[in-house]
Amino acid sequence: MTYQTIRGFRDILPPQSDAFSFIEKISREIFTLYGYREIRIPAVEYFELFIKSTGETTDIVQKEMYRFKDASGRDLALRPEGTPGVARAYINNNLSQTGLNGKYFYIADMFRAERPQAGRYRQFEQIGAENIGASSPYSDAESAAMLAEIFKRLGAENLRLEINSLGCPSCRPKYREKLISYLSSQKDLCSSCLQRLEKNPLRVLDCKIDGPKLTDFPSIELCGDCAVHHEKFKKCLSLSKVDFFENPKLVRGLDYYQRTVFELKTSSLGAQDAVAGGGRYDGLIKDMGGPASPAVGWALGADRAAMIIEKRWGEFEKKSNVFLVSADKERGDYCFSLAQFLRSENISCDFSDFSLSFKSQMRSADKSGALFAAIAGEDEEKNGEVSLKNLFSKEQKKVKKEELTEIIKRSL
RNA sequence: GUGGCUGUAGCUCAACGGUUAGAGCGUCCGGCUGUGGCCCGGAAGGCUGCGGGUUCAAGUCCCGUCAGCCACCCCA
Repeated sequence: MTYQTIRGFRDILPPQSDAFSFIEKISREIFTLYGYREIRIPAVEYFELFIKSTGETTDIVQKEMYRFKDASGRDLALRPEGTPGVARAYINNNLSQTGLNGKYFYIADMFRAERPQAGRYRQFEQIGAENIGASSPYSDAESAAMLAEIFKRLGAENLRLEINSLGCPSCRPKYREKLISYLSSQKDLCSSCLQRLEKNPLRVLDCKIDGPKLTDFPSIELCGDCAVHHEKFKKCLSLSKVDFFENPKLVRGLDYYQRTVFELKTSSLGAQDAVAGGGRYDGLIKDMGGPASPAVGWALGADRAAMIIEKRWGEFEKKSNVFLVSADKERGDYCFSLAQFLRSENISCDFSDFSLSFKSQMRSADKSGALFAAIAGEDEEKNGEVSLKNLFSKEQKKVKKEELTEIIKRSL
């Protein structure tokens, strides 16, 4: 009897897992550079938390949640995104009172019960950053530039940062009305857009069927504050030397965004073209019962980021530096203790099976990609030595155990 | 959630409804008793995703189911 993995869930094996590690490592470095600290939040929260934050009418909440009742009947859910949990933690732990900035990053798996395809899984890793308490457009630019910097260091190409402003509670409602009347005058809207018309008319602009046809749609008239904010945001992106494209049709699928929104898109992932997305959510913390706190943040999909740099996966594999080979079956103990000695000296090493033939062990040494083969037979053991062979230059010489560490480290 | 395509060895794929399901690559062992890659020889590895049905006979046809992929949808 064997088992398949559950639909949408999968094993991540080398070298893909090495790519994930690399992405996480680069991200952590950049977060540190930008003054963000790590927050770890639960995978399970009350279902209601996500209604309040992500939004009752969003697809995420309406049809993609892993929702369940626990043994005591509590209505719970696996997190579908990170922002609600971070916002909840910010409020619960009174983080606004620490005197420190509210910059937090997380690296965590999210769960959404969507129909899977490549680049879209039911369990997927998001790397996210939230800056809570920050109201200035500098923070928007800092956040977006930090995102761009991560992908730049990953060596990702063919990416496009799209930005837009959705306005605020004082200018968005007017636009909404205007847009509804414009859309109502349009014929041939698809059935899902007819439904969106009421709930979220902005989303119609983003529709793949109707969107392209809507060329003369009214653009948003930002209020004075929003306009100033948006211009400053763009200026600071330019100061950061980050390329961007204004997309007046860019809308985000979560309810909490205001003003700045942005998305990082790729041309190499088919329909799953969004590798990261985020924006400003000034009202969320207060709506959730916390202190009025402006905020800006984003999340990137580690899986999609990994796919974009798939050509480089081989580079991330970690190989041992030394491969131990016993010249005969009696040398197992000696070789094994040498391996443990090298490891205690912080030199990575590996071996196959000291009872196998010499040839077989050498083949394994070759395949391991190690720089050195450390070969020991009767002579070497007698003299406390090992024959160190550089597998690339083929140079070989006997060295004393005491000199081994230095000689190897010099070559790395 | 809707529609479509696809599941055969570790991987990429063959096999008209008809013997014992094959190949290349990879893996392992050996040729070389202490020197890897190349070469040569050999071996292991399959309940053809799973379950039913049709048939004298099913990897092949039908149904169901599970899984993957593509588009929709959605988003990271």
